[in-house]
Amino acid sequence: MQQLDIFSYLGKLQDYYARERIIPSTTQLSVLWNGKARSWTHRIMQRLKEEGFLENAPGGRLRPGPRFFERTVGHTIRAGLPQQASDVQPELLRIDDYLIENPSQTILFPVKGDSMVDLGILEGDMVIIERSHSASPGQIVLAIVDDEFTLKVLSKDQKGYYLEARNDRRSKDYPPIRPEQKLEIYGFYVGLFRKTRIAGHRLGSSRNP
Amino acid sequence: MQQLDIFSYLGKLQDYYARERIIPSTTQLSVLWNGKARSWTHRIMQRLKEEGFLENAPGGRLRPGPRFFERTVGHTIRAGLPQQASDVQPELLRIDDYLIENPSQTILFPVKGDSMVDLGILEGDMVIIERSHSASPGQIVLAIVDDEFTLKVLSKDQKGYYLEARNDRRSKDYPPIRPEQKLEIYGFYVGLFRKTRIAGHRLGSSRNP
DNA sequence: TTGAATTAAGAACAATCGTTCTCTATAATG
DNA sequence: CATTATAGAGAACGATTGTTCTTAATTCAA
Repeated sequence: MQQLDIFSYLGKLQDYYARERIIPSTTQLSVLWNGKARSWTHRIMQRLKEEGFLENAPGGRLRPGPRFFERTVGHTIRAGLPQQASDVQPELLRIDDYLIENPSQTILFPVKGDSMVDLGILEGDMVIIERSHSASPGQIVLAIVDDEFTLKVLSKDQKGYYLEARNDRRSKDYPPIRPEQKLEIYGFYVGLFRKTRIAGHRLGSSRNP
Repeated sequence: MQQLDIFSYLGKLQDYYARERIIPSTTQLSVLWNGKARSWTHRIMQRLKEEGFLENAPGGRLRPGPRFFERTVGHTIRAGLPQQASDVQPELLRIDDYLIENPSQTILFPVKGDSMVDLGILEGDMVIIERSHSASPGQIVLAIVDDEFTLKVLSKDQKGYYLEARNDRRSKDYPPIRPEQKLEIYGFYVGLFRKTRIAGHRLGSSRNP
């Protein structure tokens, strides 16, 4: 009942995309697919679209669809695998894409101190902050207190807004911060990333072009 | 000496790309840039290309260049004011390049469970694993135990290698794991990232046209 | 005030785009 | 055998593309 072997075409397209990071036009795809006619190429792309490997992008062009990054299950993976290697391939999916939704409003901040360890935010982590002058209680915000940026949970009670740390073991060291006048919010927390490298990795003269 | 404020244009383009995952045509960009003429749009794109924010893709089209994904890093302490101070050049960072050094050997794994909370590794985080069949004591490794992947600290004593959890409060729930035969290591931990978005973002039936 | 950059607008070009239509081979099926 | 999908070729359409050229408004310093 298999009507058209889409996958042999798909494979080449995926390879091309991994190289060029762009979905080619029908004309280019025709060449890539061993010189098939443009109309035939178009029909196959249509099929790939129906199957969810491609999807429409603005301007009548196509972009990778939800299934485009699916992993071909098979080699290397053991039977009874728990959750297969997260079918996210770092080569194809950018972590950046995943984490950042509004690039122009996003800034990274290195974390200092341990006031938020209970939320898994450690010193040295990079937190991703989206600029905003307001936030709602419960959100983690980057606020400006005494000319310093500080990452805290925004809270509110009958006396107004205040900032809370999240470190049970040293709660006395981090009392709630109540603004003298008004609370200056710089942005809100949307995520973080952390790098834990063994020192000495890639030593020597790294004079790469 | 600043000849053209490229960055106000770049910001909108970056936001567009984050949404649509495609670099628009000059015509569409003209609209995005508040209806500028196509020729002017073209000239700005040329500038962005010269600066490394865009680069040529096959078919006369453009794709993001190396600098397209640079993110500004803020400073924990604000001397005067944060960024923008034309003189001071903001520090820039590409998240993917920062986190991943060997793309072909790198795999992402979603974290399950809370056995490593003391190291700030929470359920739902994505850990970055570099493939390797060996590791040294003290390293965090992704090991295969009972046909399941598990993230633990690799330790060693006179009786040999074993795996340790890092969760003080529930240490009795996570006793050290000693392999019956030999310890199968899948790779070692080099970092993680975490996304904390407000629910409701792009959820539900994604029946877009 | 003059003059040059800067920031556009507008027209025009060939090339390419996506798309559709009609027409063949080839292969399998009954 | 005849039939019916499959796999493709080829031409043709108008729309959009990237690109270049010329001209005009604005800004800003000398």
